[in-house]
Amino acid sequence: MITIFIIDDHPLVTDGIKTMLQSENYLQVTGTAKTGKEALAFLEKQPVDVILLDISLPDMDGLVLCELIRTKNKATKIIGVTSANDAGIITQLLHRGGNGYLLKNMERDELIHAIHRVLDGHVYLSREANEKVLQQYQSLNTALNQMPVLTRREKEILALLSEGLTGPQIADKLHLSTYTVETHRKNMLQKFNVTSTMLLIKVAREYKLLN
Amino acid sequence: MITIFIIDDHPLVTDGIKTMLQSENYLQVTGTAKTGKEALAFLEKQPVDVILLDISLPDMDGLVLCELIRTKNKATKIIGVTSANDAGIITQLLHRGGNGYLLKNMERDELIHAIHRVLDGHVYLSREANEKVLQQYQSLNTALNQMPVLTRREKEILALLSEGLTGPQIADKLHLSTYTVETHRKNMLQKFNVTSTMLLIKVAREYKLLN
DNA sequence: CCGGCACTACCTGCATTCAGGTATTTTTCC
DNA sequence: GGAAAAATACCTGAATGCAGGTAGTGCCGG
Repeated sequence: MITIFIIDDHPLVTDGIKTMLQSENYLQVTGTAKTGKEALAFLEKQPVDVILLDISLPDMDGLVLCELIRTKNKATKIIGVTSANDAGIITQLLHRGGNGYLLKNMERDELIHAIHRVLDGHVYLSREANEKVLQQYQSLNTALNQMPVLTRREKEILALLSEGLTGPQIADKLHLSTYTVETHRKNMLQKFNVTSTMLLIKVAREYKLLN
Repeated sequence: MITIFIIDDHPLVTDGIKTMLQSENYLQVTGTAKTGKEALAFLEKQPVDVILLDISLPDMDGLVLCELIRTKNKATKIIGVTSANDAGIITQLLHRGGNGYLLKNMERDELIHAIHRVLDGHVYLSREANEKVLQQYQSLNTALNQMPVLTRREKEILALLSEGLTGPQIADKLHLSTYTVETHRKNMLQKFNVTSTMLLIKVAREYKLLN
């Protein structure tokens, strides 16, 4: 028995996936959620084997949600499902702990095959997605390989900086010393090899670490 | 008995709609199509009461298809179904003979309600679509009304600031005094009513004055 | 021909950021 | 339990940015 959880704000899609999975009686959809919040609440109590995650959700970025789920539950396999076929999203998803990527125009067989693949420890990308990735991989991989790894705190501060808050304002908001905030900022400047916050935000945006 | 035809290249969506309609036994899905060509071929032989039409199709523009179907069959009601809520699409759809517009995040009840409404000769627009359209128009208007007017030089400096250049660097590049650059920057801060270059860039981006 | 606008330039004082550190505590992971 | 990573905090000096001015030049349109 394989338990499956569906996160999508479209009842249509949820119903469609359920219908597709009905044919295999060892696949059981134990729950669904329309928002990231709902999903986290459910998974807290009742873990599942595979999560089908729509990247575009109303209340939070699906990529962020993927990361959150991954930190909480290391065993669960996460398959991203979107209608867009964007190489950027795919690579990001994988970097944030995703195990697979499907397009919403998938057939029933592909969905079931993907579930088996990720449970076997493989990464499954839809054929179309795969092509896109390979196509753009050469140009992207240099950048992605060099992409600095930011800590939780650093990401938090980066986001606030991008909102236009100053060092002292951030320190106040997070109840930290300005020195601490400056240290984090300084470390990020080093990691990205830039000389100012403006450039930091700019390249972070290019690395798609920011909206 | 109401006959329904679904045009969508996503089996997921087709299945989902079918499932939603199963609850009402007087609603019968007599066929589906993944492409515009398929759809036209089917409808030629076997007209239906209501068509649920995905606007984004692989082989042709859904809006054009709507127009084609309308010319061939005046009695059929056409409801557009998309995931995007774009004002342009809605108005175009109606101009080309569409009778309704639904978002893919609809609930079962809304779908059934929409079918009844269009059969009664009304135009049905999903509440969310309506709201978002109005919302977009409003935000666009307010944005355009309050949008500061920047001079040529200011725009030039704004662009360089957004590239991450510092005041002195810009002064050097444009062969100006740093004082001059700072004056322009200062004037822009006033015009946008912000207190830092970071915020200046942020709101300028929101006003779509920057890439 | 003159008033308004854009562009240029300058000054002062204060705030913030940047570039170098060092150092302690807490968390995470094996 | 101990090492590594992360988070916290501090210091100094120099550079840059911000807020508040003032002021000259040139251009355009009523």
